[in-house]
Amino acid sequence: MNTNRSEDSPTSYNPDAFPRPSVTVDIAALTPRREKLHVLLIERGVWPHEGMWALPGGFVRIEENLDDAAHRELCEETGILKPRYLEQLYTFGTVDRDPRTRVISVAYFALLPGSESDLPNNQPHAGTDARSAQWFPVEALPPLAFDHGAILQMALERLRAKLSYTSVAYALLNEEFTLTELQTVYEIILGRELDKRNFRKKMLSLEILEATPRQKREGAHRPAQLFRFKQHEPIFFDG
Amino acid sequence: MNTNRSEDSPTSYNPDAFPRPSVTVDIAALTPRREKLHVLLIERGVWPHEGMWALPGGFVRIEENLDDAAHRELCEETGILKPRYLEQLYTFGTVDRDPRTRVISVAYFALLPGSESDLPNNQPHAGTDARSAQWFPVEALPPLAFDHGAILQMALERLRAKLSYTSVAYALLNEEFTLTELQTVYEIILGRELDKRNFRKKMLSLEILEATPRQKREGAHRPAQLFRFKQHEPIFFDG
DNA sequence: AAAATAGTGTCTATAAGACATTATGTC
DNA sequence: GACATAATGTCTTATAGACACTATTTT
Repeated sequence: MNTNRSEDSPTSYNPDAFPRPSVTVDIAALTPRREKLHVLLIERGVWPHEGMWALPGGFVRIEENLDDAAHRELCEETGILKPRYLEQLYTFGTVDRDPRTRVISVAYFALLPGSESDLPNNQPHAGTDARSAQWFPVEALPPLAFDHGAILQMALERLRAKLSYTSVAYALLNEEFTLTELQTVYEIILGRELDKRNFRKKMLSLEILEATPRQKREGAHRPAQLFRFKQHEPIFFDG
Repeated sequence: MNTNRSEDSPTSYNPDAFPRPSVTVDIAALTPRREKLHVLLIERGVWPHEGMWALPGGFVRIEENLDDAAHRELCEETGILKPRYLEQLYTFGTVDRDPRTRVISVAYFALLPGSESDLPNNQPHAGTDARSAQWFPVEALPPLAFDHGAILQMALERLRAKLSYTSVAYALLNEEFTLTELQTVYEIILGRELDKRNFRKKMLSLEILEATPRQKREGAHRPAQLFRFKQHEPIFFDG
């Protein structure tokens, strides 16, 4: 049946038959802060686009899974140890997207609660491309290096979409939160106001939340019941 | 401000500082044939997994965009000149997914009308990894090479999801079709029967179809009105 | 006229959206 | 008691789903 002598033998495969592109990961880390959605950018310290702002990212190591590379680069360049949520977004591979060489970038988006979004330190590890790291509101961005504007755009669309049919919102809040805080997260990301009664009715009917015995008391007014998500993975609504 | 001598100079970037992975594209081409959803597989003619069935695919060339590579590999290995729809799915990059070397695969899914799914010839180009190509019903698959089972699984989920909130179905039908044909496509992919009156009511209310002046007459019964999609890109419903 | 598929409407149940008042805490 | 936010329900409208008969063509 097989006439090919190479069956089960690696000898016929030459890994250098094709010149190889470089592969990077880039991460759009998003968080709600002060009533606005923010994205984490690094200031590039090296050519190309030195001095411009860019998404954190870098080369995938030869024996490193893609998700691991995304975690590592995010940590090295921004000090974020572990985002609450990380999902692969899309792979950007236009031939001329990087002046250095052919670079294919596997883009990710990461989510963090606003309360955890203070950068552990603003001193990226030596040896990375980053000079510093900083949160920017997504409506007031500096010009971005490479095609990072397009990557960020796609991350925002994906987040907005997923918010409406999954429970990813858990990754943008503390473990325990009030329904008002939850609503505010939705409003920040969807960019519009929501009706309080309808929002609560809907959220509670999904049965993804559970009330805790605790309350949040703050200011001269009635305290609010604290809730938590039953699960810390995104649940898909409906179908 | 800049202490780095490399500003605006490519000299400091060494493209060989990191060993590079290989990058491939793999394509899950799907079509409805004889009341079942089928996927196009190739029989591998070379190590590794020689003799096993796999998704068509291959190495991305160093000066080739990812989408172009997907089109090219699909054509070389299966003779399909142009799928009606092609979308990037996900990038699979587990370290050990290919025994040859580190291979990162950018997976795509492609859609074709059943009527265009006869393979132009079953003789893949020389120099590809394919010995032959063949359609398989997705419920009766042979064991698949590499992680292609997982890729196909994701393609099926994506197609099912997109069918319900976009008009991608256009890519699975001829230019002109009857509402019964449209319904059958939905039934094949969703894997369940749909109510005829509700289906037609819903489809017509979306205003993505237009009636043609033509009818399809076939067999001893009333002829059916032919319709077409107003646009040949997927329209998103609602939102 | 028999056979075969095309084409059509109503009623019910559920979900979404608009909308205002009372409750409970702090100071 | 003044203030500030929490908490709650009804009515209306739109959408989804169950369900059966008539229309038109060929042979």
